Amino acid sequence: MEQTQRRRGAELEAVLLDAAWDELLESGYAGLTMERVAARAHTGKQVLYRRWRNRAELVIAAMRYRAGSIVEDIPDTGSLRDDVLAVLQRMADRFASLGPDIVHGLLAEAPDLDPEVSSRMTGVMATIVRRAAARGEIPTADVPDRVLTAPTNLLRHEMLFTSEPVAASTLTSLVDDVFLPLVRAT
Amino acid sequence: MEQTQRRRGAELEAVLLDAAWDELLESGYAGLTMERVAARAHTGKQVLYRRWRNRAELVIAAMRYRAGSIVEDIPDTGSLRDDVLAVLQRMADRFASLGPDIVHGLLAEAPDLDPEVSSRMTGVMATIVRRAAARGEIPTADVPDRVLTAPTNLLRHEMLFTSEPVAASTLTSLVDDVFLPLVRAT
DNA sequence: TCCCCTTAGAGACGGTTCGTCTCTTACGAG
DNA sequence: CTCGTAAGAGACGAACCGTCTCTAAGGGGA
Repeated sequence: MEQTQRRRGAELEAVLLDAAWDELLESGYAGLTMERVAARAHTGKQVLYRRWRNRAELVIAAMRYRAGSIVEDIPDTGSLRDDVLAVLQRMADRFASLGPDIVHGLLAEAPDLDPEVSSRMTGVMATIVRRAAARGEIPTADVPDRVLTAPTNLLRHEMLFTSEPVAASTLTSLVDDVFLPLVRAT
Repeated sequence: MEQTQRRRGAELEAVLLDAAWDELLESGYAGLTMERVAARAHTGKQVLYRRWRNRAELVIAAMRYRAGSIVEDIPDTGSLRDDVLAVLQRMADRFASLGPDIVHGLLAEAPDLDPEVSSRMTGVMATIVRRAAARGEIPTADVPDRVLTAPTNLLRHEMLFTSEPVAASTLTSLVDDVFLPLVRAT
């Protein structure tokens, strides 16, 4: 019953991040404690603090580790509408698996979470729009950033402020009532 | 130097809420402690807990008390663009005076803050659009809710995710690149 | 092969805050 | 004048943070 092998380096780190992730799912951000993460990983708190300076950093690392490539592959269905819907759906799914508490908590303790997420999102949408323009689906790919990020930002806003999971009709409304009219109006 | 008069009822409550509000401005949400609020109000914690079950409830009460009528009077400048800008400016000002931490913290601990705010915002925007239509500035006031709330929601999103104060160009961009094109496209 | 140095694993510790409880005493209602 | 409600004050236990200390494992270098 003894822990004979002592974990090290990347192997240990993976265990720590897995433990943090599981705690996150089980207790949410507010309920996650360093003590419990350490216990779940069968180690001590110092091992955590040696790697991350505080709870927020640990949680961000865990999310990056597990969430991995949020938007590595950009949808390419051949339809602008379906591409955007796919992006939104992916965001909604990811959020549903985490719960709002995590994002709120992180936002509160980690002020500088945004820039990366935001700019990456802009890139994804820009690519989708560029392809649509190349297909001749829309007249031009020259769309303001504000418009490109509108649907994802609105969805994120919605997810933050409503406790319930996002309805499918919300996604289609974002695309049909907001995004597509805006792109066509350009 | 002695506190000879013992405060009661509404008088005491006002002192408590003022104290909470001051603490909020001084230390932010994360830094606000019940002990300090009580001390600032020259009373004990029990007086707070007798009225509000926890920190979140106290802070919400304090905000309602001080913030009061966020959107009681609806801008009516005679121009749709200026009306919407006025609403956004007002939101930005209010947020600037509070700081992001407060909203983050509240969101994290008080899940059900939204519905009231949201529906009231929709009403304000609907009125503004209705007036614009009556003036003949736009063809119809029949605009989807999703469009009505888009600018305020996008602004709120922006305020939540960026630490810095909102730039004036952000407000005009929201109106000129997003809202007005959407309304005209209807 | 052996030694040494990094660091895993474990837990104590001080500090802070929460929310509860207790106790005395002011003061308004009747 | 009396009596009950609630103010004012602070002790208290529980939880958690982040730091510190200590022992021993085990990989890398000689």
